[in-house]
Amino acid sequence: MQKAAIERNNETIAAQLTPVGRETVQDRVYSELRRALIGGLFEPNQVLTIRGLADALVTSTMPVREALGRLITEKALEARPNRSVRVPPITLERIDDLLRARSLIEGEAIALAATRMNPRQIASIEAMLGEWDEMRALKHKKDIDREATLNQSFHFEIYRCCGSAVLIPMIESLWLQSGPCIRVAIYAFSDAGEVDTAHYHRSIVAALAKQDAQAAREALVADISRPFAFLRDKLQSAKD
Amino acid sequence: MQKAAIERNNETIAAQLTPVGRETVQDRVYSELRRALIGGLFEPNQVLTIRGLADALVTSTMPVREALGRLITEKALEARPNRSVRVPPITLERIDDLLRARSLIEGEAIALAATRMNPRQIASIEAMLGEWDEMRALKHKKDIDREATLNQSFHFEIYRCCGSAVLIPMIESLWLQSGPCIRVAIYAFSDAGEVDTAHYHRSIVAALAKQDAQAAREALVADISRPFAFLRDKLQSAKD
DNA sequence: TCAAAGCAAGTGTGATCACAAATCAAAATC
DNA sequence: GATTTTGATTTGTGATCACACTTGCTTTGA
Repeated sequence: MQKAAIERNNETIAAQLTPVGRETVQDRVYSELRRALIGGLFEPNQVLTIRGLADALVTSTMPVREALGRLITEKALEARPNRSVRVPPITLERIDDLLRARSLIEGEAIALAATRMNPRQIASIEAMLGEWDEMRALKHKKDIDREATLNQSFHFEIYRCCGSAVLIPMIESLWLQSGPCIRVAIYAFSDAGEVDTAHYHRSIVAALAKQDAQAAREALVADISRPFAFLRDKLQSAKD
Repeated sequence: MQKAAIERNNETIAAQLTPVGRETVQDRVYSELRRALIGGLFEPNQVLTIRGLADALVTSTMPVREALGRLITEKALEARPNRSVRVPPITLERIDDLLRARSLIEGEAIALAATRMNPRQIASIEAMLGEWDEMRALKHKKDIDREATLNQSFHFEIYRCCGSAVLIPMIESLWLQSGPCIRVAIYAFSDAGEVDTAHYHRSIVAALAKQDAQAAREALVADISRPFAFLRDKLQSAKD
């Protein structure tokens, strides 16, 4: 029988090749806009136009309008009555609202993860801690983008261990919504002097290593509260 | 000065007219699909085609594809690698996952609402209780759709009082995801004999009236757990 | 001089078309 | 007779066009 032989041959070929996938243009546009939003590349209140983004991304309007629609349903962008779309503005209420939701859901996710992470996964997280120190060592040039990316990887690496296919997309949605706010806070941070993010991350890792769900939750809440509290004070004083 | 007079005239005209709004076709399609999904009109695993829905809704493919895209990002629908879209299948893990997320977030929402509802709002909720009894009185024809709608109104009337613009969309997303599952359970309920939903709702209202956040949370979790637990048993036994 | 009307450029929405990929059934091959 | 191949139909994706609405500026009229 040749059948089994052919099958085997195909499998060996498949093992050699890296899947190229079949990502649509729309998906790429969507991912790119997500990245920009989480990274805070767009400012609150900034209005986005379909044709403008299409030009910037070198595609037609079709994939962009679809991506924008998706981001609007996630509340990452806001559809105004004029039918224009903008990055949602920052308000005090919104900041508190986002922080509460993030504490609740990300707290639950990390509590679940604490009881489920295996030593290998913990080691992986710990390694990221080292990477952080390394970056900090050569801090002649503080690279905010790299910091943000590393921070994101650290958190989601943990969340992925919670084993919930429902919670994780909600957390992504929350990051998407708080991205523009956070970036504002981070910039303010840099000006106001360094704050040791690594310290907070270390206490998170310590709690996870001990499988202490409650401690992990508290350490996480402390970590994510920081930029929000900072931003809150900044807005509060700006109002006076 | 005529200006004030004209202004006044315009205002009286405005008071007489009901705003016609400017809802797009896309929005209508999206709402309709949402309604169908939450109401469980689509079965798990059912595949949906753009052209098929466009024909059914008597529009072109354009608004439908945009609405489908939005529902996919909310995880209300699932994009398969074939690029076809289907209603997500029910699995044991997914049921537990959805129930946990709903308990967490809706529980938080009702706890917030408990401390914020004013007597007028409580009275409004209580009135819905009466409506429920009324429906139950003439139960010669059990109207599952009406029951589902009333149940939805009851819950969201409460959640709206939580004062969080972030939590409510997340809850809507969760209802969207659990809609197809729930409907399956509700049908099974009807066959397995009536369960007194009104009883659960009454204890929720009682807790809210006392502004007892913890009791409200527990009563709510008991309420939403019921169909999930039922469905869980059903799936579990079907597996054997 | 200033507010209101008019005009032009820009923008979102929906329809239609072209194309590639998937699906399914019939036909051909072993 | 079972499996593969082929071909027709269906389906999603992206591009383009037409239309309506918004916006900002100019022009007009008091």
